[in-house]
Amino acid sequence: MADDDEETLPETFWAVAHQLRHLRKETLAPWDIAPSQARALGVLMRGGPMRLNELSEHLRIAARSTTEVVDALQDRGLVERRPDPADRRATLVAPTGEGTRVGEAIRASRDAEAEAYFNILSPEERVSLAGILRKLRR
Amino acid sequence: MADDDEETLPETFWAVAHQLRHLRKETLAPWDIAPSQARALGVLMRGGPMRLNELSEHLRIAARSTTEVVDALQDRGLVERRPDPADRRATLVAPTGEGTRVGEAIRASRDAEAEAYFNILSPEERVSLAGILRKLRR
DNA sequence: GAAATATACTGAGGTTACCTCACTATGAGG
DNA sequence: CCTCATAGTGAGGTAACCTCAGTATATTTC
Repeated sequence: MADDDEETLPETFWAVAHQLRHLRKETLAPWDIAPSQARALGVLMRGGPMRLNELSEHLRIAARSTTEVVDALQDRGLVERRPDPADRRATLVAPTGEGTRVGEAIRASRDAEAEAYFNILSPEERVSLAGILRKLRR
Repeated sequence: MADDDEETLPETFWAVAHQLRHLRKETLAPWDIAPSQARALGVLMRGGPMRLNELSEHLRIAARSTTEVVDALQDRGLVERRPDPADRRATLVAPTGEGTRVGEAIRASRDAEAEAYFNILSPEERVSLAGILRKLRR
């Protein structure tokens, strides 16, 4: 594999993303929860109960896709749907007690995961990386 | 709710990766070629003709998945399979003339894409990012 | 205050990029 | 030869997305 040094920036980026994806999948194994679901749960824990559409925006995916993620989380008893008193078209999605507990456990484990993965970087590099990514992200 | 600034490093990373994925998809639109196929073609252009298994390793995916990608590229006439003279079990995969032309056009366009996307960073930041990513990638 | 228009969610159905498992053909070592 | 490993592929599956059309409700406009 003597081709690794000719990689473009996006390619290297992609390779790292790929690794990170695998890692996350492993990290989530104990809870038998898909990455997309864990991500949604995380957003709900930070943002509190919100409408499905709002959740979609945070996740940056189509509303229809959010429906599916929420379905799965609901089947597992981690979130619940309830009517939005302010708009009868809308559905509020909120973590259940169990959801909150699982969400917190996942967050802890995810922090450990990040620690493990990024700790081959020096503290300065980490700060630098975080800053650069945030800039790219806009 | 102040949500975006509480992101963990992997989360920000993921957000950027997501953007990059969309961007790449758009960049590839003129050739009507899937990202996975473009990626494989890129490897073949850098590494020259190689066995399917070898290609799998470069792409870091299962051999069976590589079969599919190669099938698709072959259907489009961008690569060809030929027997490996050294081992009759093996198949060599090589870009066709057309494949080479398309591959080069894609590379050019991809470079432009990267330029556009990463040029909100200062040159130092870019160098720094590249270095950090390469370190993470191992 | 009815009609037109917009918005919130979901059913149906599709795509991409992966995966595992089992099979065939071939190669390599004893 | 016989066994065991390796190269590729058929069959079938999954996760995480998508669009398009439809229903229910809200909002605007005349």
